[in-house]
Amino acid sequence: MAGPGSEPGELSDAELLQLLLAEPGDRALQPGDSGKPNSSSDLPLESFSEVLTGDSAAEKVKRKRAQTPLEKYYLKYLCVTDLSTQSWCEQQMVYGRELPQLQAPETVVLLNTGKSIHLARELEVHDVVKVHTTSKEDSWAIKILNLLSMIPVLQAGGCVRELPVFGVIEDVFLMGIIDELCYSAKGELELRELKTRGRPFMPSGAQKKRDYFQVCLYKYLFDAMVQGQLKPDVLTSHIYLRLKQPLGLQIREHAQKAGFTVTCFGDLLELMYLNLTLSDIPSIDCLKIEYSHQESNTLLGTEVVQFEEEKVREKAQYYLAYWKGQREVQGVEIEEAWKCRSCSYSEICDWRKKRAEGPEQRSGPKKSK
DNA sequence: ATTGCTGAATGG
Repeated sequence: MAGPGSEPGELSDAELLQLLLAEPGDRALQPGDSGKPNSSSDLPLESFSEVLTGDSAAEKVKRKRAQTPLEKYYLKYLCVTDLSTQSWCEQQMVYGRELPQLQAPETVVLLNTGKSIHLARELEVHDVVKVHTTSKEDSWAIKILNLLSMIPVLQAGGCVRELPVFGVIEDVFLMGIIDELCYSAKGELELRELKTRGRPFMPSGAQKKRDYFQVCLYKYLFDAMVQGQLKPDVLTSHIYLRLKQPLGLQIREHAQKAGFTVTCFGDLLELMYLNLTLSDIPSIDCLKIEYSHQESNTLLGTEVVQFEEEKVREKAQYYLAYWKGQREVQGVEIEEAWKCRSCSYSEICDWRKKRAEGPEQRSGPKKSK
């Protein structure tokens, strides 16, 4: 059995503490003795390793154990596509973050082509302008202003592209951008996600699965927003944004043009909350994915995705468990080893190495389908 | 970088 806790090197909190206290030459942790002249207010009080000196074994163990992937990469939020890429291969997603420069050139070309097609489509419905920002609140203000500008369009029955969504799942803040939101002939609010493809045929099941999950997450977040779950404190508590932070001049001018008078970030959050909840925008009724061929620009097919909230939540919970350090990174199951052929990281992949050495040593969770 | 921390999505 190789469940959590039986891994070599894994220590209980009590054992760790003992190790730390037994460390010779370390300094006792005392109030006011941190040696830091100015203590920043958002400094976590958590880590013992802060006051230890040298590369003690205890320190290494503590660091390894204390750092969840979210902390390791300094992430205060995740993107929807972080989770959907995880559904393709979690190990690859991690390598993608650690070694982005190792990505195969042909992949880069494919992605860039997709990128420019998406940009062209975005420009069909609105202009894109650069706005100068001076704080992280300013950068978030842009997302929120974009969202605010789209609400009346939707209310009037119009169509929007690149709509920002955010919210919290399993105590992790998630952010994403919905490709397109329109009302269908039936009057239903419909999400459309365009996927451009290098080859002129529909994707494999594995790709569809990933794309389904992606759009389901969008609906999950969007619905929560229009149902009033995006209160201002969600952004302050998860991303540590400051309500009283004054917005930059360009942001305020931009807001004014759109008809919003704001001075600080909190003003904007209030407006967002009120506009989302009072605007009577419905939940998303229909999820569609359109696959089209990059070169010929022909539609290959459309998939309608059914939304099952419980399943989406379960999947999200599973993927987020990695980020929260509740389980180790997982590569593809043996049946999906074909994915490795197109993976930029197959040569260096630890998961594959472990596989080659002896798959019987690794007892991952049973595949549940 | 001792400090610092992020356009999302882009496709197989």
